[in-house]
Amino acid sequence: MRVRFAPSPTGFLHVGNARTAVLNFLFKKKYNATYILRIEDTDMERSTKESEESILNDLKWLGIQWDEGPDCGGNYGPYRQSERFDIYREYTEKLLHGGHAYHCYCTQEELDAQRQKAAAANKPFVYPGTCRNLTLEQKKAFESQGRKPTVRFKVKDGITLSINDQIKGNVVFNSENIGGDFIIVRSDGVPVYNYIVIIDDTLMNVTHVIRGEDHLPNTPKQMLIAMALGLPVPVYAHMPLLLGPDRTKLSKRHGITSVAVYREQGYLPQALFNYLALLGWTLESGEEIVPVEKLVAEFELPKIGKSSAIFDFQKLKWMNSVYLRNLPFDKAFELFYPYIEKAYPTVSNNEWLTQVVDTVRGNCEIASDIVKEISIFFGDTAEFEEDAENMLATPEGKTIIQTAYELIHSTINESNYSTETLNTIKQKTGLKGKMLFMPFRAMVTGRLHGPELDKILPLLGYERFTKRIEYCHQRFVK
RNA sequence: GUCCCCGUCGUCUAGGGGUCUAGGACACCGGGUUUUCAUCCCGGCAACAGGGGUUCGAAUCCCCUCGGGGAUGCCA
Repeated sequence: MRVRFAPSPTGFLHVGNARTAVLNFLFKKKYNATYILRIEDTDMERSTKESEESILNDLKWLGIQWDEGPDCGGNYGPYRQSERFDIYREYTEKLLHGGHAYHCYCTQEELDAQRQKAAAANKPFVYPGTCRNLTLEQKKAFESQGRKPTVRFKVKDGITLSINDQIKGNVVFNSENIGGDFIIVRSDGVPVYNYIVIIDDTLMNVTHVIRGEDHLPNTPKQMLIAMALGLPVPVYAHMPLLLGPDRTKLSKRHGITSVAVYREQGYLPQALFNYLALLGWTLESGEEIVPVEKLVAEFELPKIGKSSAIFDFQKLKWMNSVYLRNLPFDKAFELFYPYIEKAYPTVSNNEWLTQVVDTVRGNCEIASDIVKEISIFFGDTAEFEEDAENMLATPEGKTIIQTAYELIHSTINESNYSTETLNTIKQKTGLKGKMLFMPFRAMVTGRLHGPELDKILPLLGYERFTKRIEYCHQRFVK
């Protein structure tokens, strides 16, 4: 069996496409299929080499390995459509000679006008077949005007196209509803996606096409071409689309859609993979955090639900936090360090930092969170969050600040501050539990949330400790 | 407009005629553990889009309505 993932290099890898890549990968693993990576770069204006590279990188980062592709070759290459034009030209000739296609001299302006007219009349636009039976003289006349023809595929009426979709079930189209003869080669000679996918899929011996549902309405066109060319049609599986919280197609305004950005923010590839893989179905056990092998073991195309799914950024984050917490310390540290280095260029990678990261890592959902979590250890005065300020302005808050202030000017010193302060304040004020710890935490870190105070204090150091108390005394008590 | 797909808690889903007073997970709320945060544990909230059939019985099958999405490109 052979599957393929066929991105067009017109931007970063989108999570929706990443999901397609992931499910294809699950399929490959499950059935020991060959995974083909094909670059669909026939949109010459928008395709870039950089996009191609970043897409390949993101796929590798996600843990997806392919067997044939532009970077590693294979027996069915080339794997970029832009390098296969000679092949397509042959087929176009065949179609032209067989009477399945013809040159069309209609201009974009003429077609646009017809489309608008149809829209104004609330009617579907169907290409009327204007150039279907042009005489040689007529063609010459157009060409002498400087018109460059497109190639159109002839769509006969009354053909029933039935797709036995592995996810959607049996889907039936009628050739009348396709919109008439459609363009397969542009006037500049570059063939169009809907035409060459089917050629490449059959030439590359793809047995299962697993792709987004947005391609479902295009499938009958592709089948028509296959029929005209006498090519076999692969098995199809059209996956439901990913939507934003407002139920429209997932886009940037909903949140992060680019895999590269998830990587930059410190998501783990395993977590993204896991989340994407399970969007649309579940294991029998209902488990959510699942290693790839287990996913593969239970994966089956028909198990995927038919309805589109809303991308839940929150759940992804939760999933990532689980993966992050389960990481052994050295792996986690490796992951955190670049963020620390960038935010605090002067900090040195020493035992102190190791301990700081260790105490704080449990509060991180994604790796880049480390910057904020760690920030409580830097600076002579803490940066106060609003709820922490409010806490310190309460009577209990002031009492604790006042008491701490008195202590650092009397019995508390460098050698005993981290072990004695809290208990001494407790004795002196009678405050305990939340009423003791929360204001104290706010005073020392500027936050209401954070790691255990017992661990924070020795790592913070006596000097900063006292400076922060002095500051709070100044600001909230005086 | 036309064609196609879809419709179970806010979200992802389990469910394929009786075992469904509809199960799990995220989120949210409450409680417990932690002298404090987070974790963890326990509990709670919350859904079969609506209407007709078929049937002894319908979340499950059929039809209609409504709602959502996609396509309708010399984009992919």
